[in-house]
Amino acid sequence: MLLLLLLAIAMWKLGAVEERQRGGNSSPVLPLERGGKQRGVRRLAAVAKAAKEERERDWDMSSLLAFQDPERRHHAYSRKQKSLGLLCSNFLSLYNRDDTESIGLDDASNRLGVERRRIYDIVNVLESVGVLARKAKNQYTWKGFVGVPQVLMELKKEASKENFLNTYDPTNCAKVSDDEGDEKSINPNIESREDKLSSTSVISRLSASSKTGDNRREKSLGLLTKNFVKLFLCSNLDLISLDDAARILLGDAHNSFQMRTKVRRLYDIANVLSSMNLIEKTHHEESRKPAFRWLGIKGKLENGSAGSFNQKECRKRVFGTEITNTNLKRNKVNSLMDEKPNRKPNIQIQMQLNHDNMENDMGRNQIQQQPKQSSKGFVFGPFSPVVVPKVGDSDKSNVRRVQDWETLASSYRPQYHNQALNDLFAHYVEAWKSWYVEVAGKQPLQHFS
DNA sequence: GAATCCCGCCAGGGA
DNA sequence: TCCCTGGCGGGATTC
Repeated sequence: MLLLLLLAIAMWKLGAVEERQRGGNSSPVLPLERGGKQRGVRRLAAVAKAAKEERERDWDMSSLLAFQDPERRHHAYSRKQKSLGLLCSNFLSLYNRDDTESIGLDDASNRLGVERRRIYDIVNVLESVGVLARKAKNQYTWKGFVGVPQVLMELKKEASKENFLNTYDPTNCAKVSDDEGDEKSINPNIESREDKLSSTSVISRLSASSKTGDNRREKSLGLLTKNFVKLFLCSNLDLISLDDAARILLGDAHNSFQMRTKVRRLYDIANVLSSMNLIEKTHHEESRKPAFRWLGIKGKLENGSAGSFNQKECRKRVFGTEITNTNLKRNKVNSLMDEKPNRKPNIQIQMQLNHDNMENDMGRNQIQQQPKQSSKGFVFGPFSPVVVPKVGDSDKSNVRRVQDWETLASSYRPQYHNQALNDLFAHYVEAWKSWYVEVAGKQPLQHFS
């Protein structure tokens, strides 16, 4: 089974490698227009789309999974394949290395196969936590994760200076907002919820500067990210839901439209922060409502031990297997990867940001490095809540899955244009056949060529 | 049906 | 005028 999985992954990678070898020449450059203007961004998107379609014709895990599930055979698209978190993970994998100095947005969008707009979202969040710094138009300086603790410390100090941790006063609950003109009281309907937050006492002024600046800037994703992070840093709350965060940051729960927009942005931010492993998505124990928890390696080791890191690492997608975000469903990946527990953990970001002793933690913050890894490597993810496979998952389903794999292996053979890749694939096939005969004790599959 | 969040329109602003 | 930037919300997808 493991070998089969490796085989599938190898084939998946081969498809991506070959695609890159084919290069952009074969990809049509479509002159898309908007407002009468031809946009390079659209061209890039078109190129990425064309490349994606070509790859999907050849081979990818989506088609593999679709094959497993007849209902999905003609429904391979999954929005999760294109999530901002996944894209951010790829972005970090791409640039999180020693020799990265500056990052061009065009280069990033090109290499990641996404339109520039998406890159803006990511760099804005990364810049807010100190991973990047803007150098010039279209250019960012890579600072890496070593600067993150310092930035977080500054955010915490800044929040303290701004009286971010004021004791909650229902009669004077100025919002934490980064919007202007909305300084109304917190909705009484959510007061009980805010009471829960009273230990955080976040209902205060977040930033004087955020109220005086230009409106557009005040609503920027970068500032919202900082405020969102401050919520975690300055509260004792274990979990914060995006609704709560939006209410606090917006301060006007009556305006459902603003709430909706704010929550949308918070989803974007949370996805990026999740992929950096700064927060993780989970649920309130009582309400089962989705919420986010601030992470630190210490907490993770205490909770899930190193095993959880391995598990997480197993779910981490390897960058370079593709140029776009077309990928398999994350949940499916998880379940598949869970069966392959021995991958070595990547380097982990050691930032325990316990709210009470953050300064001490900052002093201790170090980057643990593992051999065979990039010196700046970190574990990114998770991209979704940890899915714990049910103990005693029926053997029946396992058998069926194996049968599906076998059916797939015997009936599907991707064709690679590159002869070397074809040969390499043949090598994997031979390995599989060998294992199949020797280990599984079965007759060779007839359809294998 | 609610939650999630991708996608791209379009306005602001700088070169 | 062009192009970079990014706020914003429709609506598709997932839960």
